[in-house]
Amino acid sequence: MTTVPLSGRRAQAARNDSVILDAAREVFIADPSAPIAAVAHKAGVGISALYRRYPSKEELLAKLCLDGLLLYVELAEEANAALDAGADPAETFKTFMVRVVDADTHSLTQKLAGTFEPTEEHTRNAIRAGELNQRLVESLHEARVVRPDLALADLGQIFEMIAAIRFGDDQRRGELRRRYLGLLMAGLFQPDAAPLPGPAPYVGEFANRWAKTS
Amino acid sequence: MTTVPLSGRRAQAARNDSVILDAAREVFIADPSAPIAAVAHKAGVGISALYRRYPSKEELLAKLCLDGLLLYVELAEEANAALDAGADPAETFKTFMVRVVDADTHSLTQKLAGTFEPTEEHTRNAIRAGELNQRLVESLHEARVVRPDLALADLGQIFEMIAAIRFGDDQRRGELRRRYLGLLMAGLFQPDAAPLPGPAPYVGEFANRWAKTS
DNA sequence: GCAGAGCGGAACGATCTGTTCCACGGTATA
DNA sequence: TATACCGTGGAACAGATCGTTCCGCTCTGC
Repeated sequence: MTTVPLSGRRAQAARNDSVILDAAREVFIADPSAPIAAVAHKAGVGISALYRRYPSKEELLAKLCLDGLLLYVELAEEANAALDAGADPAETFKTFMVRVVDADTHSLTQKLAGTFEPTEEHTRNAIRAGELNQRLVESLHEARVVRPDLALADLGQIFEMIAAIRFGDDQRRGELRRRYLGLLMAGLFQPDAAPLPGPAPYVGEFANRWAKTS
Repeated sequence: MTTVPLSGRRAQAARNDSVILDAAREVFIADPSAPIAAVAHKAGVGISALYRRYPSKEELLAKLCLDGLLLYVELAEEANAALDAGADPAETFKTFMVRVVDADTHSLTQKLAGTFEPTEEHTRNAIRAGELNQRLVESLHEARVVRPDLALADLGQIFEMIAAIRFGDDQRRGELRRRYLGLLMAGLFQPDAAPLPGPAPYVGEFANRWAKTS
């Protein structure tokens, strides 16, 4: 088996694989209902190059969504592992939140959910993500670093609120998102705060998203 | 001039005026790009009833947006007046924020902006809203009740983040929005907090929205 | 030299949506 | 009572959009 860098047509095809995925991610994060031609244009390829790789738009969306979900699970596992290893809970939590916001995983999961028929792998990883969130929140409560009424499902809602910030270019958006993440965290790190008004979201409310609407 | 309650056809026409506006507001808040037939259906009237009142979809959207803007200006004026009258700054601010969130004015302004050609009245009131926000924020800083780096344009962004919460029915959505408004306010009411990361939004970034995209 | 993988992009058909138009009550007026 | 017409419902139309297919071309690996 040669490790010679693939040349010619093959090489371009291999490169296109990732170029297309990157373009698709970027386009659909900006506008989840964007036409597929926009992805092709962004990637600088023809439409055939897309349909050669994914049998339909739906499958491309499913792939992107799964990628985002897997990334989220990975970050959540890292955070939980750090806590198990005795890391500072507040710092670990902050780092986790910033990473998730920077990776913009929620634009790929929550906002794409409902546009395709979820596979077993989607639901499995969504459940896994929920479990990891649960452990994370429990650890924070045990360490008494966050307000007592922080609930599991608050996490998802917070990420979604931040994902709603959609200004200008990538860099500016990142700056602003960190700013408001900071503001929200300032509200969270108040172990002695009075309870917030209204009940937290239930997990089930979020799960509804995954039902395909069509 | 008789004040007899209009009867028959006239009466229905008068009633339809507000029925249609209410339906339009509800429908377009839920989905700013909803078809006009959805408004007619929600209002329980035919399409003609809409086109008799508004020459085009764009004008209907412009009307709704202006209404939202006027409501916001009214609430902001109330808040400023209360402060001028010596009311407690923190309480006045809280009340103002809750009212704006409950009225959901930002779903009618920010999210509808860009779907129609703004009139002079739109821009005039948008400017007025900015001035009122400015005075409000300045008063809060003078009273030293909020974090020192709270900026004028943070207000709009906060409203938009909250408008991004779009769960279930009206009541549930209201509950959740108040919850996260509470969380954000908990972050805001920290006069001695360290500055948030990243620069605040500039006013100009928001103004871009109003440019019609078509 | 040649078979075919990979590709660009025009073309197609399905769907959606803003707007127009027409026929049909019901109402006010004579 | 007869008549003009306002207000209305909703079918019909024209245009736009978008996912998908398909055809012809290029370049490569043999």
